[in-house]
Amino acid sequence: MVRPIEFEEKEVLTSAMRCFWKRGYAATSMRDLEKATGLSTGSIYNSFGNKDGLFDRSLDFYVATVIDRRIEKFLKTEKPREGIVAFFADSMNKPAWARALGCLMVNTGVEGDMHPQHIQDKMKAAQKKVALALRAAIEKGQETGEISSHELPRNLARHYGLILSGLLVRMRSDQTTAWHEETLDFIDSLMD
Amino acid sequence: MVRPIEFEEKEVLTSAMRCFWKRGYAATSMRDLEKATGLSTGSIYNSFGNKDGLFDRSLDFYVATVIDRRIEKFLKTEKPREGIVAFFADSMNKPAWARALGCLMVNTGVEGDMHPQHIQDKMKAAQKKVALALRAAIEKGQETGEISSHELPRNLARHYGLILSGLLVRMRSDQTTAWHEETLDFIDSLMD
DNA sequence: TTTAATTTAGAGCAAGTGTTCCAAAATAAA
DNA sequence: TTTATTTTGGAACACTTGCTCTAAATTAAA
Repeated sequence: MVRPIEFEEKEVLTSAMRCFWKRGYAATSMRDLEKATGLSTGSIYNSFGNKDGLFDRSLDFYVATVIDRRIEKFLKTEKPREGIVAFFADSMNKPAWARALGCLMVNTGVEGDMHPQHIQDKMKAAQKKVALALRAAIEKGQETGEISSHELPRNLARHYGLILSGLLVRMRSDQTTAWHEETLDFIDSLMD
Repeated sequence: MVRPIEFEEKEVLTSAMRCFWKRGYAATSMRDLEKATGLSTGSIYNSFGNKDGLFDRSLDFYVATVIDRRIEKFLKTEKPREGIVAFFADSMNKPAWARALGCLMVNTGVEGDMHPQHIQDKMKAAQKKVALALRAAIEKGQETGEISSHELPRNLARHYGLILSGLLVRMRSDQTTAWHEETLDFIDSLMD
């Protein structure tokens, strides 16, 4: 009864997400997004409302495909301590172009109060999700004794969250990798 | 023999710096800068060349008035360990509006490869300056025994740099302060 | 007072911004 | 085949962007 949508939503969101991820929200224009996704102005506004709407959907897509996947893979294993180190290693062990992207949520947070409340809420939710996953892994590791118990899981998770933010920010502007290994050792040592 | 410049350069740079600091480079327009500094288009272009030139000078001004001052005050004392903790505390212990600014150099780094090489070099130089000052303080503290010697100063300084970046990024989007004290304890504990 | 040198204010420009609008195209039901 | 409904492509819009240009203003030397 109607003309069907011609594009694959996942592909479009992947392209749009990469745009925002690389250049930031403010520096990404609708023309950039049209070129990257292959959609015309009309299609974008018809399907996503406006630039903000597409950004919003891109953030959701990022959480689902990058953050959730990483949590699932590394923080829900039977060996929490190794998992936590692997979780960090996975964020670093990438080709240079991917490292230079950093983290879309962190990058967006640094863009400041330019974003509407619902976007800021989304960033906090993602941050909390990571912190809770780290905390759960730490609790599990403390129960089995893999992880020392002289720090409260809540606090250690917070420290890890801080280090993770620092790490992702550094990788965005520092393309050297010499410090990666020592940093992973440091991360591991916090569980002694 | 000529008409003299009417504005106070320090005041202009202070206003411009605050603009870039708050909104980021991409989201700050020449109109914003004119309003904030009180200068007209002509004066800005006559004295600073263009938007990039004013940004460049604002970064220098930031390093001189914020970073250098903090290094001088907290990392060159007779008590390095207390100094290091106070160095971090000083970054956090501010009114909410000031915390929400984060760090101009870190914020700029997160804006990505949009900036020309000489700006990126400037950011790396500032980062290195902080790392070296931290390292010198750690070396001094290890000599007197205030700071444990089981980490190389070079490495511990790097970890602190990472934590500092994470801290400044978090403060930009997280206005809560409940975690500040625990974080300072954590920072102190790394010197045990 | 005239002259030379420089700064200032702001009008204006070409290009880029997010968005709207609409005719053409595509489909399934009638 | 016709009709109803939606998507698509892209022209066009009002506004903003970084920047240029010029005339007026301001100074000190001649």
